[in-house]
Amino acid sequence: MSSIRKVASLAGVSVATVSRALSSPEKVSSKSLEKVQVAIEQLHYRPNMLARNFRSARAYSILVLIPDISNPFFSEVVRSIEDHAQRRGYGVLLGDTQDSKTKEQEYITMVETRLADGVIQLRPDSPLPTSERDHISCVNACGSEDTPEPVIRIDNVAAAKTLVDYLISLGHRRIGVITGLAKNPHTKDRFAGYLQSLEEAGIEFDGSLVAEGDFTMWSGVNSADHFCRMEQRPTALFCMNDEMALGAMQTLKSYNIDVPKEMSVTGFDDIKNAKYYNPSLTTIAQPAEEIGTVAVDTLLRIIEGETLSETQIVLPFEFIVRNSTRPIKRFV
Amino acid sequence: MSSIRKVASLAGVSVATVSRALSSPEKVSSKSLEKVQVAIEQLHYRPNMLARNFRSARAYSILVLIPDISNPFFSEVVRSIEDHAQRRGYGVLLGDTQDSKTKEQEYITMVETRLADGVIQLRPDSPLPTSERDHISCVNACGSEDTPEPVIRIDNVAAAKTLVDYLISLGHRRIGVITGLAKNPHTKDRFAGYLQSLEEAGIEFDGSLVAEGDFTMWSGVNSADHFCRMEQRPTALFCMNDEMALGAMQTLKSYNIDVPKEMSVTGFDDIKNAKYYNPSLTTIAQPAEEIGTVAVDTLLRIIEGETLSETQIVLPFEFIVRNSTRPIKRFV
DNA sequence: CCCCGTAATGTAACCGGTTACATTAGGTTT
DNA sequence: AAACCTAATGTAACCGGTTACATTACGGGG
Repeated sequence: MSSIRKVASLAGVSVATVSRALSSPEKVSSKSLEKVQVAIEQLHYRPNMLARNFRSARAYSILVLIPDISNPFFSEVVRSIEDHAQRRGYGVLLGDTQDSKTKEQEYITMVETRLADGVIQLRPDSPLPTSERDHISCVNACGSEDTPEPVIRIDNVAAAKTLVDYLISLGHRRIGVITGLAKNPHTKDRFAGYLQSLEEAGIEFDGSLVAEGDFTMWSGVNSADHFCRMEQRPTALFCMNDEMALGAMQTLKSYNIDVPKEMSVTGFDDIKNAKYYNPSLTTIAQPAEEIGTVAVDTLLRIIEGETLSETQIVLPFEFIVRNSTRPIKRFV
Repeated sequence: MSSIRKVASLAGVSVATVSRALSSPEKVSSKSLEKVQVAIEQLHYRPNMLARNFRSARAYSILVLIPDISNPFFSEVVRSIEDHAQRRGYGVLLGDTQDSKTKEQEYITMVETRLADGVIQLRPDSPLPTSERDHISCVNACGSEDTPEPVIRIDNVAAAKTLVDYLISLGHRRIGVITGLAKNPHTKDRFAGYLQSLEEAGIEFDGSLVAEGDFTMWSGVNSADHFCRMEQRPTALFCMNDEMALGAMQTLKSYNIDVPKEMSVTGFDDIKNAKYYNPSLTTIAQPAEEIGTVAVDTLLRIIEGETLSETQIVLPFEFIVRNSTRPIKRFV
């Protein structure tokens, strides 16, 4: 294996010169630079980044904790994180946690032991025990208002309210909702938006119109069943993410309930394929790309030791009307 | 920052003893072990893995190259890889390449510079220039017969043939096919299976029944259009992955063509949600989980310097009949 | 031609583990 | 009690970069 010392001796310069030639060439005379280049070429030298990282006490990598990488929304955010981290000179270590706090803890040891410089958490909750908060650089992407770490997110309450407001504006008054797990902060926020909207419109809340899902397509399939069996079905369904909305639409189809003619359905996230389904999904678009880049930038600032002036970064969402929603069918 | 020397001095033993207490405790007397434990506890010591990795000239991480992480099949494989690598003491560095060879090259420098010990490539083609083949540990998961690296895969030709055989057994003779990109080895293999099946059944190949997609849902939506506009439509559609099959079904729906009554549709991969769609997809299940674990095991064997006796590991696929296929409607 | 300031280069310590090798402790055999 | 063996421990070199600091080279002004 060719080391920097071999390069130095072949080039007839010191190791310091070689090191500088690589990391700050402006400090090296063009003559030396030339010699070093040639030697590197000849030896096929590649610097050992393990040594560099060790010396500089930086792993140049960030750990991304994802509840479930096969969730399409998360995978879009991860893609953006990875892309941007790469650009900034950092690698991305993947940590699929299956929503388990225990697994999160295991991954956290990677940053305790210096294998990663910081963490981006995608579950809307802190991965760190309070004792660790000060030592470990962490940001929460797609988190909620209550996460103790700096968070990059949208206003989930407002977004949910926007959707439900729209459904109400179409004349719907019995609006079913398929939630995520009750304890999930996103569920709480989006549910709050739902309630706000109903209240403003003077519609009484009806507990039978709530079904708990878990953000998977299967849970959408399943929860929709509840609504289909009802005597008096809702005329619209607010699903707390796109996957569940798609699942729900499959169930409606099996009951021969036409979307949007007989029931409107809305999603949340605007996953990549939401527009290709038939009917295409009315939904809230989260800026997945931007969430990823901002999360990386923010984390790196923390890693650099900067103290942030603002720890809640709220990005704008977009309300996208497609074909899964329609004014209520009037009984003439 | 507490180092191993601090621990040693607090515990009243040498650094070697501390090091051994951590990595091979059986070599240390229980008395020393005890003292070391206490000292570690007191100092909140965490070994610096950058130092360990540097010294042992191992990054204990593997690089996974993925053409597109938001492809559900890939994300399942990656999940399995990550999970298993973790179990074996390795981290996973993510490399989303957007199908670009240039980006692949960039990532490969991570293993040249020792940031990763090896590569798992998910694009069915080599990421390495021939000059690098010998230096870099690499396996190809979901590759094809022609990849120069050891490959973990299914028999794509046979799998495709199984599907088309089945369609033919249902009476279909005009079977459209939505392919992946023409240059993709999977496309070639699955197309070969399609042709074999037709030939065996004595059905003449009809070039107008082929539409080229690119494995995205959108391309399925798009390609299906071609078939819907035909004078004499095919009665079945063989799509080279599930995403395109789902896309195609959306288009068929917009043409009011019922699946499976008027047209049968098959996918490939058996992505997680394939069973929840309505109709649920008849498809080939690739053993994503096993592909991941075997890929990791194989790569680690290569990294350990073992020479493999068999470089083509062909795993069994499963043929799954669901509701998107049905015997052809006879003209009575 | 000398002096001096800046640019370029070199020397060697350092990062925090691991581990080869030397040394010591402790127990058993004769 | 001496001789001997094994287990446990300690010492210090080593991995391959980076960088503080010392030294040298070079060019312009006097």
